[in-house]
Amino acid sequence: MLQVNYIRENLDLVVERLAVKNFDAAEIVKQVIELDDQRKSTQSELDNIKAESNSLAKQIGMLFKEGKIKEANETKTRTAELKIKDKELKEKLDQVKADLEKALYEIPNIPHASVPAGKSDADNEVISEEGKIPQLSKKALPHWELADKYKIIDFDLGSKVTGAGFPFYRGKGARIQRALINFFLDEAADAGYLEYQTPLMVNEASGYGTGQLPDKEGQMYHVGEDNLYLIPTAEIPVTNIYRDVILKEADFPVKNVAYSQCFRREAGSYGKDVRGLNRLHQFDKVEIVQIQHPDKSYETLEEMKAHVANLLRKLGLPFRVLRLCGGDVSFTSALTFDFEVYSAAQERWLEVSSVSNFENYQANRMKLRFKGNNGKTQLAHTLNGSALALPRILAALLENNQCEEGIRIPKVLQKYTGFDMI
RNA sequence: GGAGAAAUGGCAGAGUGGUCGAAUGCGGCGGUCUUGAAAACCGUUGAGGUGCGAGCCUCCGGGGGUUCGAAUCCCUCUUUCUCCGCCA
Repeated sequence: MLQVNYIRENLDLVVERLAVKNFDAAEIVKQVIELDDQRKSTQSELDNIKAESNSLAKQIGMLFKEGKIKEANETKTRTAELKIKDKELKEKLDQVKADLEKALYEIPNIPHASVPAGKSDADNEVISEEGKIPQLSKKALPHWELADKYKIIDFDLGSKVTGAGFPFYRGKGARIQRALINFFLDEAADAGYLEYQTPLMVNEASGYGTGQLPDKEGQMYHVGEDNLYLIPTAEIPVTNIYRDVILKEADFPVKNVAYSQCFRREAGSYGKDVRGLNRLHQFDKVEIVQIQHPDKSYETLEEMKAHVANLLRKLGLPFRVLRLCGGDVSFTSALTFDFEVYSAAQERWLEVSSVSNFENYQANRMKLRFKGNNGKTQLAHTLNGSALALPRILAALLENNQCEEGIRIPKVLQKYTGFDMI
């Protein structure tokens, strides 16, 4: 969430910038400042009451020691009054704080200056495109038919055992999944990322820490009995490692990577978007996360972008990079680049990675700070990106690499698959 | 799942009702000494709110309670450890 003092000092700028995200902040920003003023005044009133109580308590202690029982008891009547006020003020303060927090949770992150205005994904800005789009024969099949033809992914079986969006991978299909995961993890390790295996369920505090809660509550699977959420991305456990942590400046950059299965309810999706591997409820993803000094986070964003581009290059997939417009950039992100690969049989671009800088928005929620060389404690910046999400990569590989003899496996994957053709 | 014990500053560890935000040791930082380093010695060293500042206030796992006063007593939750049971 945004820092109240930042909002206070940059009122007009905040409203103006949030308009790029099509968010009218004028009212809520006023509300935040009013609530914060109330918080301050209530707090200081309470502090005064407490100061008086504390000093009276000390006096009473002294009086008892000196055997002045009568005076001590007289003083006690005054503290009784203070206790009542103390309780009232405490309740008021708790309420004001809760209201303030709730209001802050409703304000999205401020978009970076380079984020273009726009309403939807149609307004995203294509900033680069590379790789050759393959010319397939007329007999070319979409990946769900290839999956069936070679018996490598069974969607019907998934529907039977669990439900739509939970496919079974089989034989070479399962093997290529494992190959992709290992390839992505090895590439990340070579780039200096520390590998984690994390819990696939997280508690409420972690959900709030990275901002999925309360914003995307309905998109996560929730295990009611234990109040845990299935992770929609490894970003949550990996970033929350640093919740309530104060790093040293020398710790930067923190570079972590995790493979995990991801679970998304995808409520409201339909049609051709969800066909085959295009959108699943459970999928595999390798996620890179960095925590960086505020002065260097945009350099880091470029570095992460380059890492993702390199993966796609090595896999031989044609891809393009988009700078998300204000209407499409996520609630918590300041700047996001999406990577899309071209899936030749479907003749469409598929999003396979999203690389974002959250600046201190997540850090403020989870109190992720660092002690600077100047001795001051301040908020760090968090970044993350998919490197990469598997299903659409697999879809594009299957479609783009199909030929008479079968499906060609990219050279870089062969040492992991142990075969060069499906 | 059952029984018991515990949770204190970066770490270890004292404190069981009153000048305790907290002894002591280690670690960190600064200094003295040294050609340099080590050792030794001296000093310093948690987070947050508020205020121009002096200061005031909060935090001893979380929440609630008792009391004039709680790290210390009570309740509750969470976590850890030991024993029993079950188990990949």
